[in-house]
Amino acid sequence: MESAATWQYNALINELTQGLEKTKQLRNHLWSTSPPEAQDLILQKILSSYDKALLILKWGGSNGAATLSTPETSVSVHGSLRSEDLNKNIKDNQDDMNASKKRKMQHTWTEQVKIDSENGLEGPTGDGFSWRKYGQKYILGAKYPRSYYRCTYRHVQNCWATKQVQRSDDDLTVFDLTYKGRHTCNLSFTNTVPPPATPEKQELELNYGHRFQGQQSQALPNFTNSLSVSTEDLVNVEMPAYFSFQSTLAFHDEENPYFPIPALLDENHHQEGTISPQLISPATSESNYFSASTYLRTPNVQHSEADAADIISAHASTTNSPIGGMAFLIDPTKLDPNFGFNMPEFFTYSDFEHGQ
DNA sequence: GACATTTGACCCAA
DNA sequence: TTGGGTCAAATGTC
Repeated sequence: MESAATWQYNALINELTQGLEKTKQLRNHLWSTSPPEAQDLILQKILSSYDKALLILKWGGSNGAATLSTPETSVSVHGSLRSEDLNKNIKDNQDDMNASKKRKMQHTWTEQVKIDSENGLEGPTGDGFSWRKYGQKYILGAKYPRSYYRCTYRHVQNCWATKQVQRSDDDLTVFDLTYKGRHTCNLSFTNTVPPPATPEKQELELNYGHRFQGQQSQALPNFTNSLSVSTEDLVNVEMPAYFSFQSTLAFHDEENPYFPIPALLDENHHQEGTISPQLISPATSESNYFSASTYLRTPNVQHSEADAADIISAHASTTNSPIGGMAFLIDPTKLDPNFGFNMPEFFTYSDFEHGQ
């Protein structure tokens, strides 16, 4: 077997090569009359390739002990992102630590999402969790305020996951989402109890001037019924699914299922014309989501700045809301057997902040 | 009344 | 001292 370092190098070359090839393809498309959808798909591949390449570099660069397992052995990755495991261990050993220190040591990652300004309803990620806004602040050097969200069930289930939403200064349709901590809440709770108003719902109201009354609670069951995936070896789930085209990184850690561990997916997971569960759903058994992150073309942004920031938070937390994303039927047989569902957090990888 | 967001104040690490 | 993150009172919505 090749060494991890060798494989990382090869994977890096591969991803960069793919990015280059797809860029060329896109160029050709732009010169032709290719349908926008095809161009979007290529864009997604380009972005995912660079995402993966960067990830590889970061692992290799910031963590010399990173040991990406090879695709031949498994798509899951062991030994990487040890900072998170370290955090976990520390946390486990110091449960009496004060909250601020706990938060400081929480694992953190970010993702970038791009909104569709025309129909914000099909915005980026649905992370499957319910968030409550607890603050907003203008950050030095940033044009737009940063919004702070915590898990709605912080007090009920002692879930300390938080999320920050920061609009990009450069691209009005791009937002940086920073997730901190992992969800410890049991989403079955959120599914059996009518969820509170989600940020997205409220924010969409702000932007579209109407309420989605009842849609969240009503649409979910239908959606859930339309897409039921049984992952028997892991857990049986009724799984509202959201897809993300933003990243092709799946996170799976067999030993620590509640810690997302990146795994590179092979080409079978993102072939053109097919929809692949490129992202591991979060969560607990009752709630597994694929992100509906959609890099949508377009950008005649017509929302106000504040509104747009809200939209993104909305999309970042399209809790139980199929509105927030595109629904696709999943063929369970096409799912990678190593595709973990019992992840507490589902996210689109863009960047890990650890070690940066 | 319950639960949401807003927003100024406060805490604390750098 | 500064700036990011969080708290909590005020306020809004259902």
